[in-house]
Amino acid sequence: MIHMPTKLTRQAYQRPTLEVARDLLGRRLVRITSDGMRLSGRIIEAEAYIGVEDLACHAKSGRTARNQSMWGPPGHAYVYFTYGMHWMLNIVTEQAGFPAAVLLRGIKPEEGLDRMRQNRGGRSDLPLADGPAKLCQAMEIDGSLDGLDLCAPDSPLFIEATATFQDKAVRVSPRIGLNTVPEPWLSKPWRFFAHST
DNA sequence: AGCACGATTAACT
DNA sequence: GTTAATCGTGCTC
Repeated sequence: MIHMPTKLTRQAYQRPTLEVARDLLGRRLVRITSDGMRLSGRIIEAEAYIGVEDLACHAKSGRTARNQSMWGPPGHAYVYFTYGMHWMLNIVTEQAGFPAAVLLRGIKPEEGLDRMRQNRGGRSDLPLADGPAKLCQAMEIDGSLDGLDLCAPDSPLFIEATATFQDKAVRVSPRIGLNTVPEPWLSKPWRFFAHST
């Protein structure tokens, strides 16, 4: 029997969003494609979006058809479409009824590199999954996965409990790409990432 | 009904 | 550093 890390359980997601975001660094995101191929990579960048008061969070406008997954139980996917062309993957956190999630912004690919390369246009000169939309394109994640329960036994998307990164390997910064979001939300240090060197 | 803009990316000067 | 691509969403009229 080959040793495999266990899946993160719902309790891992049902916690304060900042804790979850930090805790996801180093974990392995796994995607089983519709034709049964296993793609995976270690999470190296994540951001927290927390509640209706956070004016960077989609929940700021209340519960809508688009953001309803964020209001549901933790451990589910919130996948949305933006800029007319890109999908973004979030993991829902906290208790059901409280809208919050962690945006996955980057992974270090481990399994299925050839397939991911193919998904990214077959080019060797473009990075594979170092941005939220690139990650989704590489791992074949789109709106059909919105609302998916990552904790379900047969889920085609889940996170394995590989070791988290040590504190000395983790950096924090304001969130990326918020543009017109006002303070104090614009500067909240809610982005966590593994630093190089 | 119209409009401004987006939790981005790749290409270009 | 700047900008086009491309369209769903939420807000205003």
